Amino acid sequence: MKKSPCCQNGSKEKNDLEKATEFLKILSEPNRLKVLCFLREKDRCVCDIWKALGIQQNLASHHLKVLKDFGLIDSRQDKDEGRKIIYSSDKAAIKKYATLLNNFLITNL
Amino acid sequence: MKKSPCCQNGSKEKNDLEKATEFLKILSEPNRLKVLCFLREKDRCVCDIWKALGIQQNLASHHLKVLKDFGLIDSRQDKDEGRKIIYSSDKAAIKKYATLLNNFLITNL
DNA sequence: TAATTGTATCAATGAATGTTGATAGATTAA
DNA sequence: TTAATCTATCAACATTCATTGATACAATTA
Repeated sequence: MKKSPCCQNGSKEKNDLEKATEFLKILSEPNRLKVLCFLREKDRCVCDIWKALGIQQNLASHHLKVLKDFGLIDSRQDKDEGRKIIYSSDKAAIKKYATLLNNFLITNL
Repeated sequence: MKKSPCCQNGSKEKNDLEKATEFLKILSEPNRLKVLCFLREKDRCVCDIWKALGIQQNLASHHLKVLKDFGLIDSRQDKDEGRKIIYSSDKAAIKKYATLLNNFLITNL
């Protein structure tokens, strides 16, 4: 049987399906999807995020790190209040991965 | 602070964000995403699926059950070979959930 | 009938990871 | 300086869940 492009798993480099899977895994955690959606509205500091989500500060930091390491959000130091770290969503990256996913779900192969 | 629509979690009924999260969780398993993509090409019996994916038969059955319970695929008995169960993707359902997800990722709130 | 094929279910296991508490570091205010 | 605020890190715990082996059930074939 001819091998479907959906089922190839031999190549060393990450193929699109693996990238899509990682993206899905990152966002399948409720708090992370909330964070991403929350940041799409506007940039926020950590304390705004964990209070809005009703979770602990350290837990928010953890999820933010996961999102940032994957490249879906960025962070910077607040210019006025240097203690605060401002997080922002990387809309281009999000769109890139969302499009990649849609290729597997909607778009014709 | 006014509560963001991203962070509401009080209502009993499942809101869109919860539905999107479930959808993401279902697909964040590599074999399940492969199955869904594989079934988009054409309807297949279980034995075609587990052989193409290189996984055990019972594991394929398990993942198919998860996908079916969530409503992303359907199943029917093969008309010619009654032993076989043919699975098919529910393209409308997939599109519905993909659109729902895009509302959180891409579309303006 | 008995044997084979195709599929589903069950219990057990192991790995991954979300969550918590404690704590450290950096910045600002008193 | 001292205290308070904001964020990140670490270890430990708890839970979820993918995977495996065994087995049961249904349909077909010999």
